[in-house]
Amino acid sequence: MSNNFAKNVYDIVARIPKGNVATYGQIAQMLGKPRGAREVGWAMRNCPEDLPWQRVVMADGAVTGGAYSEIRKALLEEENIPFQANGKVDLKTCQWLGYLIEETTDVS
DNA sequence: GGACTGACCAACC
DNA sequence: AGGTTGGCCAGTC
Repeated sequence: MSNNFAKNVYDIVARIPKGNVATYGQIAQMLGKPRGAREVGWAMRNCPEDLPWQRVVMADGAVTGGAYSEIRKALLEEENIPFQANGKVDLKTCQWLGYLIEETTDVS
C-alpha cells in the first residue's frame, strides 16, 4: 500500500527518544527519500492521536501544525525540550541523531 | 491524464 | 534578515 510510507513515518516518530526531535527531511531521509519531506508532512497530516508527532519539526526547528502548532510546542516543553527565544526548538541540542532505519524489519 | 495543492527544504535574490 | 522560486513526491480535483 502506498500509505506504507506513512506507516514507516509513524514508526520512526514513535522511536524518537523523549527530549529529542527530528526534522521532516531527516525522517524522509531515513526512509530513503531525501527529498520526500513533503510526504512526511502529508503523513503527519493524518496524524494518529497516539503519535507524538510534536517531536517532528521543520529544518529550522520551527513547529508546524496549523492551529495546533502552539499546542505542540507546549507538549514539547513537557518533554523537557528547550526552546529558543524565537519560539523554535533548539535543534543543535535536541535534534535526534539516532540510528538510520535501514529496512531493519525486526518484525521477528 | 493534466494541473493544483501541500503539517517541506534549500537555493536564490 | 526576509521573501520568493523551484523542486521533490504523493494526493486530490
